[in-house]
Amino acid sequence: MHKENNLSKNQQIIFDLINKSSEPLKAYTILFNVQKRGIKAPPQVYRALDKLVQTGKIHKIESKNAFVACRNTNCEMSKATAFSICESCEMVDEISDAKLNKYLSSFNDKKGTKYKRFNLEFFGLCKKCK
Amino acid sequence: MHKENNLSKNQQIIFDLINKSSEPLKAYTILFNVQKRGIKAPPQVYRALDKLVQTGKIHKIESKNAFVACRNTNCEMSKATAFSICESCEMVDEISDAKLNKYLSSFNDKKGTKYKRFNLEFFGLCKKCK
DNA sequence: TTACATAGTGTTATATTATAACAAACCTTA
DNA sequence: TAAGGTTTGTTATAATATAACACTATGTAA
Repeated sequence: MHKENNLSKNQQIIFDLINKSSEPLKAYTILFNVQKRGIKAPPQVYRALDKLVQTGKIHKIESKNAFVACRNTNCEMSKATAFSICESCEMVDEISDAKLNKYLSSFNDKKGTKYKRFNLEFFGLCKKCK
Repeated sequence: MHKENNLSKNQQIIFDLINKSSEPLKAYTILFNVQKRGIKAPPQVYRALDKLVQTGKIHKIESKNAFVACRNTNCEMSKATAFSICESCEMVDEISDAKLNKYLSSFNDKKGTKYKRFNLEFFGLCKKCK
């Protein structure tokens, strides 16, 4: 029996927290929130986050140094990510748009280079803030 | 006579450094390199960087926390930025592709939201590293 | 010219984000 | 059981970024 894609204890604790959050969580916010569950130090958090990002369970919002759960069944390896970010309320939504995804995944630059991975962040005002 | 788009002393020093660099520079690398020119403390660097980013003279590579000079005469306000990033040698190139730019600038998500700004980062291997 | 507003500067201290390094525990599979 | 990988716990510290305050320079408008 080989290893399932199951999460380890710390990974599960941290994934659960991020997954039930409606907004991106920062590493030290996570740390604070899981201390009651025995996770006491930054490396424990960052290690779990790294692993969750690698496996595509969560994504890092680079412009905010914060993490959201993946809402897209297709992006298992975080190869193609796109987000909309509200500049007013800080809300973040993962964009799941097949056409956009296809367009960018097959994008070649002028030198003909293809890429393995991309991350796209859109900024504007969300419906509520408009 | 109204104000030109000229840079202040610190802004100019820091822009010159970034502009002549072939690779993205980090804030503390910049600080180290401009100390001989009288810029001694982080806030001086970050303030100049903020202003240069706002005016589109430089861009921040979010995934690297590093800064590059704008190579694109069109993106004066940093509203539409795209980069190719080599995962091996860390080289960064600004992508200037009118079609891509147009496609993303006019992108609407499923809720019909338009965005003011985007930042796109492609990852892969550059020509040298392939 | 003076006076006001705005932007920029210099400085100290501190907040926030992230990793190094090492030892121990825990699974898996041979 | 032994070997190898991954996860954990821990302390310390590195790297990135901002708060706050006093002061200076510059542009604009009366």
